[in-house]
Amino acid sequence: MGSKGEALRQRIVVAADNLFYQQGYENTSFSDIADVVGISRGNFYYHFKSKDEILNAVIDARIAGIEMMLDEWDKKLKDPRQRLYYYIDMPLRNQEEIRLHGCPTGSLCTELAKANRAMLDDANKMFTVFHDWLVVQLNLLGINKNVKKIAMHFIARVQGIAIVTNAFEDKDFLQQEVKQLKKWLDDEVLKSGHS
Amino acid sequence: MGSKGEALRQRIVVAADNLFYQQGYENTSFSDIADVVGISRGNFYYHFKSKDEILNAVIDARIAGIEMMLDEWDKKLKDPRQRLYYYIDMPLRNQEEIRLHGCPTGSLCTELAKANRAMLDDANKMFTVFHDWLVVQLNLLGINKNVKKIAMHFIARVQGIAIVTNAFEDKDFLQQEVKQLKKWLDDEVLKSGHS
DNA sequence: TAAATTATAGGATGATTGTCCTATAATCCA
DNA sequence: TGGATTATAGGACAATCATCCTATAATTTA
Repeated sequence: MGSKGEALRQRIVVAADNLFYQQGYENTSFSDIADVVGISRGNFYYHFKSKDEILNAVIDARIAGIEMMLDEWDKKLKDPRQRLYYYIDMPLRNQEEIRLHGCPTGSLCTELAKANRAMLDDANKMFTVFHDWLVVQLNLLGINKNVKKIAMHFIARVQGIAIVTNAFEDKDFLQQEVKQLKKWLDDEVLKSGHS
Repeated sequence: MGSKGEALRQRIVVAADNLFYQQGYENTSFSDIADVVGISRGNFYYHFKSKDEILNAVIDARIAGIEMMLDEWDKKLKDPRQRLYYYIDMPLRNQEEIRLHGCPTGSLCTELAKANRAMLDDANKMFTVFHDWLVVQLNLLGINKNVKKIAMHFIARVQGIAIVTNAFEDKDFLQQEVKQLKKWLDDEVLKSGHS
């Protein structure tokens, strides 16, 4: 099968991914993407027949990216507590992007809930990947009660940080909240601690 | 000055407000608004010369609405703790809207950060109104240390709840998180309690 | 090499966008 | 009552949008 076409398809998805993150989905046109990739609109349409189709490809790519990232975390960090710290530090590592564009997952879901509700169920799977991974780490930490709720709470906390950081373009708030969230995790571990 | 024109202007702002909340700002056209109000695009343009102008009017109306709402809360509830509970319960009272469209303030800021960054500083003032009110209530509660940070934390928590509720269309999560946030407030009061 | 398939370009299309213009209708003021 | 202002309608405008079509170019396959 076409290896050259496949490579270009990949480049289109990456460009669309970035543009959707930076400008929003509705606010990004086929021409915008084609311009960034450096191809014609006609060629673009050969690879993606509709805007829904490229949105789907972007979501799939993001989900695959998150899964790969978490696999790497698991390999790099053996201690579940360290892994959760690393998760909490994620907004810190991406400070500047979050200040400018918010959380890629949260902002896309927020937009799709308004502009393309049919795809919301695909988009929120990005959250689910994180959620399921969090559940595993919490279990490894010896926390067995309400693990799903705690994992969801985790996600919501990070989302809140991202929104406020983005709205006020305030990285100081982000830094301080990340510290606080780590303390909250420590407390949570203590509360459920038996060992 | 034109009282009839002023009344229509008001109706336009209300319609635009709702549409921006339900469909997003970028995804709402002049025609959409004109259709809802039942006027022609030409007439619409007589009252608002540009899309930025109506966005500005919507933001101003929202800020005024929030200020009025908080004034009523202050009149209705004399105890600052009760007021803060009432703030926390706000997503609960608007469950269905948040499930469908998220938080009006948060989702607008998220969108404008991508699509119309120049207006982000106007939009985040909606948060500031809540923030300043929260600071007052916390002070009344006898909390004087890091009040601004706590108020901002408050806002971020509610935002996180709204995002996840909206992304998963899950009101159960909202209800459980609201309970938890009240507990957190109680703890915060206890920690700073002197009286 | 020749035929078939895949990939790319670029223009055409009709719908929609924000914006603007002009012609009336309604209202107000003197 | 009559002129001036305010309000409303409806169409014109160029730009942009997602989509589609056709003509080649590149590549693969037989």
